[in-house]
Amino acid sequence: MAAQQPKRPTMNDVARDADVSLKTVSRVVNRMTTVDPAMTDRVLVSIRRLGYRRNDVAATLRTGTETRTIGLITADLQNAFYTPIAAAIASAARARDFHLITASSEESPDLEKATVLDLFQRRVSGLVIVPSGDNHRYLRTEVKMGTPVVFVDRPGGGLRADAVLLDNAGGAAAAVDELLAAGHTRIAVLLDSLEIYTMRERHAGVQVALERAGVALDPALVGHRLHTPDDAAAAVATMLDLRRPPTAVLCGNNRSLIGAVDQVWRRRSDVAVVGFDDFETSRLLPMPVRIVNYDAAELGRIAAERAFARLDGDTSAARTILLPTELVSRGGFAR
Amino acid sequence: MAAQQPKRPTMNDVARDADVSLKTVSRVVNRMTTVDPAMTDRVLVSIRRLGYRRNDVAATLRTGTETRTIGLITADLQNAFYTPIAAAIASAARARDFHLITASSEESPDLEKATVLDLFQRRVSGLVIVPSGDNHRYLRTEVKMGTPVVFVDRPGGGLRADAVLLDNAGGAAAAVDELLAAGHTRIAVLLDSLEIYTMRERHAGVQVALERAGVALDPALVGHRLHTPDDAAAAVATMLDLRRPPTAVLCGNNRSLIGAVDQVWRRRSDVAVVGFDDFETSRLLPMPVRIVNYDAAELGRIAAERAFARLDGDTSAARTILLPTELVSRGGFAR
DNA sequence: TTGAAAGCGCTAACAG
DNA sequence: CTGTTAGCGCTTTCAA
Repeated sequence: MAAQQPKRPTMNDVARDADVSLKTVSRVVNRMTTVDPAMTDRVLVSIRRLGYRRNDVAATLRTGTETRTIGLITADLQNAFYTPIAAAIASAARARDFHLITASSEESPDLEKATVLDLFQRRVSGLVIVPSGDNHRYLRTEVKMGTPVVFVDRPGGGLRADAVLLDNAGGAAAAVDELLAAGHTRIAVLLDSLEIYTMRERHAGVQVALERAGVALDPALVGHRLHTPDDAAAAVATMLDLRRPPTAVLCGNNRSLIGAVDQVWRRRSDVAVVGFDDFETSRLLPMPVRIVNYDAAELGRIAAERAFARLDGDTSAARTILLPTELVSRGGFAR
Repeated sequence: MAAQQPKRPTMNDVARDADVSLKTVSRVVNRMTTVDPAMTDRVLVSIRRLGYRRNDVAATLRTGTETRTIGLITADLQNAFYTPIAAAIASAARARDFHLITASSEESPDLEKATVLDLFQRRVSGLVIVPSGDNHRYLRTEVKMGTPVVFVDRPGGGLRADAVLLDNAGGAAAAVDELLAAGHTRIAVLLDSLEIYTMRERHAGVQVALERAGVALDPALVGHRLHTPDDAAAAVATMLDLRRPPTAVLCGNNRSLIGAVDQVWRRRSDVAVVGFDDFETSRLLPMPVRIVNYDAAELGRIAAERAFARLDGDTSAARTILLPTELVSRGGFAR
């Protein structure tokens, strides 16, 4: 039997086999045109025979810079919300012959920092981050070395870097405006933890719209820390049993939307339901709902575009890009 | 102003700054214990002052092997089906201080091959592939060099490599058995293209179960190339209008399930609906359905486990692992 | 315990 | 058009 682990052939092996110099092989491998066709053929034959494949690690080391790799750190790889973002970045990377390394911070600032530093050690060409922490000063050195960093979905802290965010406050305000226009004044709000940036923004948007209309937000109609659909359903149940129940419910994310729809539909209540974050099967919802929608893939696309622009030498001031939201109708499937 | 792109400090820079030898810095960076504490301190101070971070590209080159990177090629990064698989592999990678490069073949064998070769040039330590093509002979050389390849969800072709698959045929047969036991004999089947491995397997499972029971499959009740929910809905509509309509529908994937439920519920028909591939919001389906379910994350977990086992020196024969499926009840939300 | 020298596989610079 | 030499930043001998 042959050796357990046949060594990978190197450029030197090919050169010896084809009886040409190392540099000639390098020229052929890199498709430089200035090589005699006969020699080129000899080299190609040797390459094929030995099963040679260039070692990009060595090439990268010599040329110094580019690993042609973008690192993406999301808060939770499991979460389907990040799928279109990652897909869009991967697609943009492909188009420039880059690859994508994906990692997750699991919402832990410490893990995020460790992962970021690890990716820098691997000399990623650029980094796109859905930040978990709010202190990114530790990135300053790296950014100064010329590696672009782009924040997506949430802003970073203590670092001038591009950020691509959703207009969460604007979307929430628009939803409330629509409810107010339809005559609702008792509007319930279902929120997850206010430590999450998007929740704070959406909450703020609600408050702004209500204040503008001179309508007070009843604290009894605000649910906090609703993490699962069941949490939301329970909160809605309680609210519907109040002496003065809400006539509309605004859901801060799609999990609370599912819980709210469950309760409202079960009771055949005519409470209006508005939610954030559309999902693939929202058409299956049994009752009509309005959803604050946006183009998640666009978040990734623009983040990648920013990263590549920086790689291409754009040294303009860091900018924050706010993506618009729009109210759409979903559900009513069971009617 | 300073230079545009401050050069990254190297180990040599640190050595000079701390007035020690290169090797001493290397020892400190790699946490070798055999270094004088005083020197260690001097080195650490210099490292911090210069903002030094080891270049893993160079380290990898010298040690020859391991980039501590797993490549994952799926058929379609957009598809939520692959999200739990990717997350599970990323998680397993993390646990061993590996990273994950994700790429998509977009169901194109050519793109798959190009991507695979590219990843090998980058010297990934292992590769997990959801294959699009059926000829993976081109991988033989690489596998011989010791880079493990694991197929997931679909088998590869022409290459002895580990594969982690679902028991598609068994799941389909179990679903049909249940319908037969409930007295159904006119069972419709909704399929996407039979070029897709999972469709062929599921189709075969249906045939086996029906033959076993001596029940004929009416060609009029088999829908092919149903790609979208609307395709499936249209096919179901046609079948329900037949002189002898089906009493049950078996859906080959979740898109056809959605289309079938749409039609059946809309008509308030009492046709039984069974589907493949559970999804997050299946609890919202207005009518009760049975779904052939499985643990998608487990696919990724086992694939990663196989890859790492091979990296750890497991040279046993390639094996194909079949993951079980189970019938679960979903929906009925609107009742 | 520390250091000098060699070299991983490749590309850049410069001759021939 | 082709080859020689040097060296990317690190780890690995092997001496001191």
